[in-house]
Amino acid sequence: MAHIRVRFAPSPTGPLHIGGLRTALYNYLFARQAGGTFILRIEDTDQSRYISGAEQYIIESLSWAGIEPDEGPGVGGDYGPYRQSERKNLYQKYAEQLIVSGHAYYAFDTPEELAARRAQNPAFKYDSSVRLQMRNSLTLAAEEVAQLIELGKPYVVRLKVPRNELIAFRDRVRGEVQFHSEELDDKVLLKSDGMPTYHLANVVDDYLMKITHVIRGEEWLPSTGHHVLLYRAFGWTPQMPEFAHLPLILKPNGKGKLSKRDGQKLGIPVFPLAWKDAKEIFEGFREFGFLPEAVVNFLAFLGWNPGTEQEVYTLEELYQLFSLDKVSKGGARFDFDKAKWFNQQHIMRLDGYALAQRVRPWIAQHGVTPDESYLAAVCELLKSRVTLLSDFWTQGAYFFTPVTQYDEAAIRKRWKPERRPIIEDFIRYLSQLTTWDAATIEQAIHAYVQAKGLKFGEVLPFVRLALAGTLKGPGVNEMMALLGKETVLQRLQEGLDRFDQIVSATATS
RNA sequence: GGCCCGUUCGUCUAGGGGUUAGGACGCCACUCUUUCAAGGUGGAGACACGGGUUCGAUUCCCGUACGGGCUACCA
Repeated sequence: MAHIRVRFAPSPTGPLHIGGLRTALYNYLFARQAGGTFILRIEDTDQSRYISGAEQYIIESLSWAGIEPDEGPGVGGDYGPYRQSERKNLYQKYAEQLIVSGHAYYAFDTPEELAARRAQNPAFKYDSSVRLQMRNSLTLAAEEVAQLIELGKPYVVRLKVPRNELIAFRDRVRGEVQFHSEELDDKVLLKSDGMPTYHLANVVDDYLMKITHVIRGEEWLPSTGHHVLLYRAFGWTPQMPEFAHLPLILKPNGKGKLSKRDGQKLGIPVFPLAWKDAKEIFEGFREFGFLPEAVVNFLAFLGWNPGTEQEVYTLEELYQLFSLDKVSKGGARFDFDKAKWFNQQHIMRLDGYALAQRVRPWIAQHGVTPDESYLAAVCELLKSRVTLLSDFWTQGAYFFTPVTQYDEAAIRKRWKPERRPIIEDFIRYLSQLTTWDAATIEQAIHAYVQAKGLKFGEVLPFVRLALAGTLKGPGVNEMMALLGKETVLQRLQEGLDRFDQIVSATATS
């Protein structure tokens, strides 16, 4: 087959959501796997829905996910411009061509007239059965049409859908799909503002940009019949791309496709990056503490899987394995728990230093800038215990600042002021240690506990509580080694006072 | 309403005319660890329904039900 060229063609009407990202991802994986070209094309033909900043958002989101277009706005390429608004007159030319060849016609019906038709018949369709009752170049005399255009009367160009044709095509994920032409309406190709609709622009650009595979969401399946007709009308059937319609990503409850509102309603991210509205901010996966590679992995598996039992993959591994034939047909629900699991898996895959880079901004948010090796060591210690990048701070702040929060319930339950001499003695013992690393500390604690006839449970929980404020966390030895002797002794001493305070506060209240 | 697409554990899915229907998330238990995770082991848990075809259907066909998408001068 010829050189593979695919495109992701979002329209800049708002933030790219996770379903769009997945479509981009599948296109990207498919292109990379085949050594093909991945193109970004901005479909900004509806100026009423245009949102400034959306294009930039899309580009940044793709880039965050590691998806870099080979051609597109800002990147260039031999088939530009890659913004449809900049290709406007091209479409007019092609619409003209269709009129000349009899595959399209001018229509002068006003929006009000059409609305009236729909009011009396909700199922009204502007199609081959009614077009001869409408005001268009099929019913009006040629001179009249010319005059209306001359007078600057608004008009649209509509596709003249043939009667009695079977439109069949092979979809890479669904197999044979067919439509009867009677069921298709005479879609508007060129709007009265001179801009093309999706249908025209899409087909013209895919042809001009030599797109070989159209991989897009299932919501486009119903209009593919029109697209096939367009390729026929232009005489481009031999160049018609292969279609692959992806299953939709559904709301967690399965009722409909995932939408912007679901994020706010359920407290889950539905956008890759944060997006600011006029009135609210939508946090993205990035702001929730997700690694882009985890999001990519999660998304890749929503509607596809390699058929192996391995689930955790990098982007590179994914494109080696990807295959359209393994894309599933049914819609997939968005499962936030699974997303978090992927994130945890990818966090564990990274070593301390790699993690430190990702975690640093999260720590810096709290005004702390630890040095690299220390941060890396903390990350290494914490990485199997966190699921989100934000957890490094929420679960490990005590590595960077004094303990601010003590688990008071645990202290009340376990601490007895009579124990104080034991811990004080232990502090003295520790202060005599001359070597300070995890192994030495472990041995020392062992020896101490044994010598004094104590149980670990009489010492360790209090050490942990004094050092971290919580009973949870990495091994005490590692924690102590990292924190350093001075800090450990100090926190232990302070902890004793805090414990007494907390316990006596309960006693009096 | 019409047209199109779909339907394997709660969720994501593997599989495919004869299987103990496999894995992962989540859940439960045990284990490891004197913490919490991670890890390990085990458990509960699915072929929507009805007809065919067939020696045999979860798998193929047809219906039905249910779900979803589309039905704009939006993409």
